[in-house]
Amino acid sequence: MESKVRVRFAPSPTGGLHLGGVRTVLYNYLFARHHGGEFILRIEDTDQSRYVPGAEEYIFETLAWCGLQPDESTQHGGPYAPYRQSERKASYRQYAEQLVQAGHAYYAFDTAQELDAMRLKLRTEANPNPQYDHTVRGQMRNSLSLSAEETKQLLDNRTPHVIRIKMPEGETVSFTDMIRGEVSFDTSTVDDKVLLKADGMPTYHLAVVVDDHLMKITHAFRGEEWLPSAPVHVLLWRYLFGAENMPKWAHLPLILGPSGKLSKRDGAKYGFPVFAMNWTDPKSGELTEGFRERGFLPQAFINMLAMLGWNDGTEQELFSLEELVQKFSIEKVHKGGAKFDFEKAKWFNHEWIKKQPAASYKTEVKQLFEQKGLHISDDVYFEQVLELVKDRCTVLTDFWEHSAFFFKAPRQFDTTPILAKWNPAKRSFFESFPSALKGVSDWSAGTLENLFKQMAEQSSIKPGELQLPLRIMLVGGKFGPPVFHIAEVLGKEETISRIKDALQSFPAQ
RNA sequence: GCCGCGUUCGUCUAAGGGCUAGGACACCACCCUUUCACGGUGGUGAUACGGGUUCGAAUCCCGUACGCGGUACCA
Repeated sequence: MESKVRVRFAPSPTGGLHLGGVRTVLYNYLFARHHGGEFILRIEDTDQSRYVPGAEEYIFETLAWCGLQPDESTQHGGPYAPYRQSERKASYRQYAEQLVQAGHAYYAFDTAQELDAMRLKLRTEANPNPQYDHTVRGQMRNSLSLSAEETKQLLDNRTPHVIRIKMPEGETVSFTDMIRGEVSFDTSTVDDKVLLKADGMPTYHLAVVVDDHLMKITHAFRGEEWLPSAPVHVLLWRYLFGAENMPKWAHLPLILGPSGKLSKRDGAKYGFPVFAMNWTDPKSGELTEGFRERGFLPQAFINMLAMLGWNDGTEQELFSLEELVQKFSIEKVHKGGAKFDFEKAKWFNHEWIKKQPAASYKTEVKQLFEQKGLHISDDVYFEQVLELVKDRCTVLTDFWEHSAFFFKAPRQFDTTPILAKWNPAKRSFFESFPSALKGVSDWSAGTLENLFKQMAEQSSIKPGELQLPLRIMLVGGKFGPPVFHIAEVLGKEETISRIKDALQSFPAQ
C-alpha cells in the first residue's frame, strides 16, 4: 500500500529566511506538488532562548510572497495540530523514557561546568573537540556509570538531567539519500547526543523523528549541514518506529557567497540581498535587505533559486512555478554547492519583467512612485507607460528613472548634445510642427513618424537631425524609448504643449 | 584532529564510457538604432592533480590536494 506523499519544511523562528532556507522550502514544495502530495510547515521552536518575536510571521509572509502555500501549518491548520513544537512538548518525554527503558538512551546529570571541565581536560592537539561518547561516558555522572540506587535517588530529588542517546560501538549505520545515494557512518565516531533537554524540551534530533512519525511525513529536504547527524536520526527511527518507516531524506548542497558560505553579512558587504524580504532584527534593530524591496518579482526570485541547484537537463532557464512543479525531478538535483551570483539573479528578474504583462506588477510600481511623491490617477495611461519602458528595467525600482518624465513635463532641457548644430531652420521647423500635429487624426507612432519625416524633407533637413531635438523637448534629455512612441503615449495635447514650452528654453537660434 | 560531503569556463551548469566538452550570466567586438536599452552575430574562457581499469575516461576505481559542513542541553 502506497501512502500519500507528505513533505515537511521545518524552519526555526530565529530570524529572516535566507536564500538557502527559501530554496529548501521550494524544493520541498516542488517535490510534494509534483507527486500530488501535501506540503506541511512545522515550526521548530524548541530553543526558546533563540526565539525571535515576529520571525514566525515573517516566514509565512515570505512563503505567501513566493506563492508556496502549505497545506498544513500553524496558520492553515490541519489534522496533526499543533504544528509548533513548543506546543507539543508533552509528547516527547515518553519517547525518550521508552528509549531509556530499552537501553538505547540514559539519564545524564552532568552540569554545564562538569561538561566544560571534561572537554578542557580531554582537549589535546590531536583531539581539539572532545565528545561525550562511548570513550568518556563511563567517567561522567549518568545512569550508566552510577548505580541504580544512586540514579533513582537523583531522579527522586528532581536533579536536573538530560536524556542522551547511547550510541552503539563499531556499528555501521547507513541510509539512502535521494540525492547522494548511500551514505554510511561508523557509530563509534558519533557522540551521545542529548535527546531531551533539562527543561523537558526535546532537541531537534528527537523532535524531528517523533514529529515526522506522528505527522506521517514521507519525504523531507534539508540542508547539507544536517548530514552528520543523520545516523542519530536513523537509529532513533530504528529504535522507535522501525527503520523501514523512515521518511526519505534529501540533503541539499549549500548556497555559497562570494567567499565561502553565504551569510547575512555578505549582503551588506557585497551589496546584494540575502533574504526574500526585508528583515529587521527586533533585538539588534539591524535591517537585512530583501529581494522584494530591491525590486524583484517573486516569479524571478523563485526561478533563480530553483536553478541554483537544479535544472531539467535541457537549455531552458525560464520556468514558472507551475512548470517547476511539473518538471521537478529529484534525480537532477545537484550534489555540489553553488555560489550565488547577483548578476545572474538580476538577469532572471529582467527576463521576468519583460515576459510578464505590466499589469501584473503595476501595483508594486505604483507604490514606489507614490513613495517618490507622485500620485498616479490614470491607471490606463500608467500601464501603457510601464509597458513601453519595461524592456529597459532590471528591477522594479528602475521604472522611476525610465518613466518619471511621462508624468511630469521636463523643466530643464539638456541642449548640449544639439547645441552645435542648432540653427534658425530647425527652430522654425519646430515652430510650425505643433500646428501640423493638431490636424493628425490617427495619433500613433507610425503616423507621427511619417508626418515628421515628410515635413523635414519639405524643410530640406535630414529627419535624423531633428529627432534628437524633439526627444529633448519631450523628455528633457538624451534618454527614453523611441521618440514617436513617447509622443504616442503622451497624447496629442501634451506633446504639443511640451514642444511649445521647450522652445522657450531652447536657444534663440 | 576526527567524521561526512563535494570539485567541468570568473559564476550557474550540460554531457551518466565514444563528435571539435554544449548553453546561460558577466566581459569584449561587430550589426541594428541619430538617445539609452532590447534584440542579433561572433569572440575570450573549463574537466583540481597523480595513478589505474578500458580500444576509448569529464564520466568507473584508488590516492593526493583543495573547498565546505559537522564535531552544543542551536537548529
